[in-house]
Amino acid sequence: MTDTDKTKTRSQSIAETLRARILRGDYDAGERMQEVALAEDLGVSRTPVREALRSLAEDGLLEYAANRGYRVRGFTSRDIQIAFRARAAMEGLGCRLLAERGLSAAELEQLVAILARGDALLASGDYRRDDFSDWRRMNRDFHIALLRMADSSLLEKIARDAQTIPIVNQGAFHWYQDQDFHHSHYHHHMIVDALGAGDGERAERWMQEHIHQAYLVLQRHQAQA
Amino acid sequence: MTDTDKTKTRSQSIAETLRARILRGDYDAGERMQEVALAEDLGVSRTPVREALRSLAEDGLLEYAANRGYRVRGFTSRDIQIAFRARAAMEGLGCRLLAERGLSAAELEQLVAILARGDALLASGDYRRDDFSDWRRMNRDFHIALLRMADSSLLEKIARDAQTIPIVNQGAFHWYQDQDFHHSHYHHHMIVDALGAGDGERAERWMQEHIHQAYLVLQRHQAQA
DNA sequence: CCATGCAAACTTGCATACAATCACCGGGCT
DNA sequence: AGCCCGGTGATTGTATGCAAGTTTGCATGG
Repeated sequence: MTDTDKTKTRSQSIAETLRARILRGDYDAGERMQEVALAEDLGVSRTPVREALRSLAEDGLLEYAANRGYRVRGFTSRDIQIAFRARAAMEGLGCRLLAERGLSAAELEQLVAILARGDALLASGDYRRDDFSDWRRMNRDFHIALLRMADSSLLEKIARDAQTIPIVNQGAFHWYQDQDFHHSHYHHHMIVDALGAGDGERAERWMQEHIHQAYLVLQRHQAQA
Repeated sequence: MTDTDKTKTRSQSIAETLRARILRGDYDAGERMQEVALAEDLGVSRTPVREALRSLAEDGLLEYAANRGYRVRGFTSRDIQIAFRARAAMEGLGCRLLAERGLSAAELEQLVAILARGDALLASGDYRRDDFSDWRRMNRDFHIALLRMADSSLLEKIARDAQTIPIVNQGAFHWYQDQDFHHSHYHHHMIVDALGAGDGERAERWMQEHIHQAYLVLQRHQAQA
């Protein structure tokens, strides 16, 4: 291991490494994750690998059977549908709670700044650059900022759980058409608008719709394929 | 360890034991959970204890800091409120999905049987017996049956997460008044009715209301105290 | 040819030893 | 006195060996 550690333990580093690999699709669904092989691959002993595997299983990325070890989970289209709906419900709830308690000027400003980043990307057309990496970052920052502001570890955890499925997580921007990007960012604007007005119901509705549309894009693509 | 095992590993047994203890309130919030002490207490080595602690932390019951170990988490009233709302959203979503796909006759029958158990407990007044244990069991069976039928590991996991907070989990039946029990079971009936009719929106609404009312009871109690 | 039983190889589960890190405390310096 | 510093005990992190369970493959008998 080339030591990417900071103050983390090896268990944690390994868990991150493996999580990234799985979400990136490096392993096939159902493939066994064996302790010794991974330990050798990563250059550590079995102990931290074991602990990492346990974490990932707890996250729902791996399946576990006593004395039989871990396998990478596969996901059905129904799993994906439910994950999107769960995520919509949770992030929607987060927006509602946030609007109910009201945002500080600084918080609103932070969100507006992210909106501006999105506006700029759309205006310049740069959102397509580099595998959508700028757009992806902007989008992630937006959703994470909201979750952070909601300030509930439970909500954050649940929203994260709902993203343990690769596609639900990354946002399949490859399938997006130009207008999808514009619509998506329009939703962001509406959400911030509702939050600024303290309208919880509207903020929730827009967030739910926002995430639902991401699901629709995915569906559209799969219908074509 | 007095061997409550079946085919489970010690790690799993220990995790269950500790989870039960924490939910029962055997440990104070913020109390340290030290590996050696627990290992001696349970009569095993540190290894399975470590693994159990990691699981519980992943569940949100414990807080973890690298090289500093685990502490039992404390919950604010806001945490509790959010947990109830999250649970309402998730179990509500489960009901909606269930209604959308439709229930088999056998499934409906299973639910009706649970309803009958509740009816009998209410009619006889036995629901108060033995610290509400029969009622508690009936209630748990109802909610678990629905979640199981929704057949989504994600949903089940999330609903479970939303119950890692003691009060949200057990149902604080101590504070229930007679009419609260009747109302609660009335909700169960309405939910099954909507499910039978395939009305997802109504099933979702009743489930959300059902869980919200449990929260209201809790609030009422805390206002008095 | 297929089914069954058994044994060897392999994998995971747990215990123990050792290393790394942290928290606490007392002494010396400013 | 207050603060920095290093030592020391306690606690967690990791490595490794062995036990227990599972899988695989082959031999045997139907």
